Amino acid sequence: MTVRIKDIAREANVSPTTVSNVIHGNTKKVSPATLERIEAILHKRQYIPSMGARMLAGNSSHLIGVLIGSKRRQERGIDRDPFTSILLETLETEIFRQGYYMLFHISDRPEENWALAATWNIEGLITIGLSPEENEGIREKCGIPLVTVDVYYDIPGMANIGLKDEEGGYLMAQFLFDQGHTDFLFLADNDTGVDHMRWEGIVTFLKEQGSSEGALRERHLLIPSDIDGRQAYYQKKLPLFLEKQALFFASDYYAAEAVQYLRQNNIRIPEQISIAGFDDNVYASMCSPPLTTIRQNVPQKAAAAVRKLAALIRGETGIQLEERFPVELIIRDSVALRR
Amino acid sequence: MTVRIKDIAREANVSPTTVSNVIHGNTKKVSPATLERIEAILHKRQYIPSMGARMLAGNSSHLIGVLIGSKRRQERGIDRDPFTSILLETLETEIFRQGYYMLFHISDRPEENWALAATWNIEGLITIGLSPEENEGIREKCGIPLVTVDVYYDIPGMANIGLKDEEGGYLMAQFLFDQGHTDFLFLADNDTGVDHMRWEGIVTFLKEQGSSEGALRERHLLIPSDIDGRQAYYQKKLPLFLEKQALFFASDYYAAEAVQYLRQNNIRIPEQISIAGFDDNVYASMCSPPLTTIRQNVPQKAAAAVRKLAALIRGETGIQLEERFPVELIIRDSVALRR
DNA sequence: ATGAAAGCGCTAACAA
DNA sequence: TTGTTAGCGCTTTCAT
Repeated sequence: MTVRIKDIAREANVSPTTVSNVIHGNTKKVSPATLERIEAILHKRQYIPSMGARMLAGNSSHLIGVLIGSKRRQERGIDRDPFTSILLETLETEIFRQGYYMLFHISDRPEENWALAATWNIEGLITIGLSPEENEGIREKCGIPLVTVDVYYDIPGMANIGLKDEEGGYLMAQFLFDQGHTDFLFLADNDTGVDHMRWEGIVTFLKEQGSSEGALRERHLLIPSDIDGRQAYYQKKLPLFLEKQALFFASDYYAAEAVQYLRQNNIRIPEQISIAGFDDNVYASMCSPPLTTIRQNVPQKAAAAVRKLAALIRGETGIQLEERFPVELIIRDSVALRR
Repeated sequence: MTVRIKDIAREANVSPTTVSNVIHGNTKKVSPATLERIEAILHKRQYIPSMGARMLAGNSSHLIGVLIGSKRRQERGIDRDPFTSILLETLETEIFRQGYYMLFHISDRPEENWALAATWNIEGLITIGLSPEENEGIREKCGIPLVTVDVYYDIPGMANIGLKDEEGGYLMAQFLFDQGHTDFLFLADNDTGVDHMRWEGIVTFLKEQGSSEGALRERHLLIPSDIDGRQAYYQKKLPLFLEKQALFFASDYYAAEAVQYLRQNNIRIPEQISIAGFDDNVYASMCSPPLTTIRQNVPQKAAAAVRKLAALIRGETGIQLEERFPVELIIRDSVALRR
């Protein structure tokens, strides 16, 4: 078996309590001599705590749960999204740095999520890709700090890390306008959450330009969330695209996919149709031509989510619940100056 | 507080032991009447076990650790690889299905990894992106079942899930040959592990065609593992590339990146240079032109890794330690028939 | 078929 | 400054 506090105590001729105090840095209660002695033995014997016992006794698990919803992502065919990859890695790195461990679960079943939290005595939760309702349900059931990512909602008291999506929409609308694309279309597979806010940014800009409500609505295209549906949709809309000459997609993934489709149909990008994306992920840089897009810093969001959660767990007061990071316009080659 | 076994026992007028037996399906020791009664109460009260107590008492944590190394991936700039994303998601799904929970950690420090395993009483480990030595160290220290992914090594008794990399190399070599590209080059950023085996497959084919050792060596190009280095390298090698007319990259990522680079230099793909990749991930399909590549089924590998680990944990005998899944040649548009 | 009791390793309240 | 003690919730002999 591994070495326990009891073993260390015996070897140091002290009580388990003292050893425990040393381990937890309650150093004011321990004389320098014993402190040093115990630390030496701890190190020599390579003491490793048993989280099982810690959880039982102290009621603190040092576990942070990362919950991600899968349904919508799979539907959209973006389950290979590099977003998740980089997000998870940054989350774990930061969680560990903060002294916690990461329990990871994918599910669309709320019961599963809160059962997990209870089973493991989880101290805080980070959720990605869950709806506001699901988040609210989990928070009520679990009663532990919860930080969401990329959610917009009205529920008071819920912490969220996000992006200035609206500003992103605004920036790109402005840029497209400056390039002469006053007629650009916006394409997204839904009109809620971040995609809605990106659209709102566009609306703000266009209204400043004197656009009417009716004209606005015609610019907003809801594309199917399955790949075959999208192909068919693009086929149907091709004449419209060629007329408007500029498409602003709510994500790089959709933008890159569209570029692919259009090129296969011998449309020249950006000469015939300009394309813009959102995210600035690997799809944007790998695309031919590379995408003009709105950059978001995913690691920054992930690290912020963990830090906010840790602060919440520590019970710090005066924490700003909502945090939205800035975005940046990245100009590459997929948008042409309209002649 | 949440409901405990003791509470259920009291309500059912039985002892905690009996409740525990019911929970674990030790049903032969329980009369049908009490069984039913207890199950009803369990359900009604929404009993959720405390893993802390379980770990302490029963010494079984139901935890599977997923360890990934980060160093090499970051160096190569493939830390946004969709591979990790899809792999992690499939791993978690399968781990949960098998009745385990997933503890996730990223690290290049072996001590950290085995401390994690000991701290959490982890029952089995899946590692990705660690060297054979690191894996061996972890296995020795932890003494628990370990399944690696995509590792080649000589250490007996280590379980691994991989791919028929050699066959992949062979298949693509054969295809390129058939298309008239008898002079194709192979490009990878190392000559160990999977990349080495892919090269070995090429070697096997070329030897069948009567190629000499010397000629073989000249086909194998080691590219820098940082992006700037690669750019400079491609610049330097451009004349060679144009002469050979066909490049087979060890991964879709590098292939797609090269396509990008070459097109920016006004090289037509595949007319002037044919490009082949390996993996068939999103880079291959998003590339313009879409890549001819070797397909691997990542979810299949992930699920197999978990199942093998679960079998090892259960102590099943006669388990095949090494499992390598087949690959498939996917023909798209990035390889032209050589005139 | 059911129960009593010991103990897993640790923490924290309380004593000394 | 240090030690004693009583659990935390569960499993597991061993009785009954």
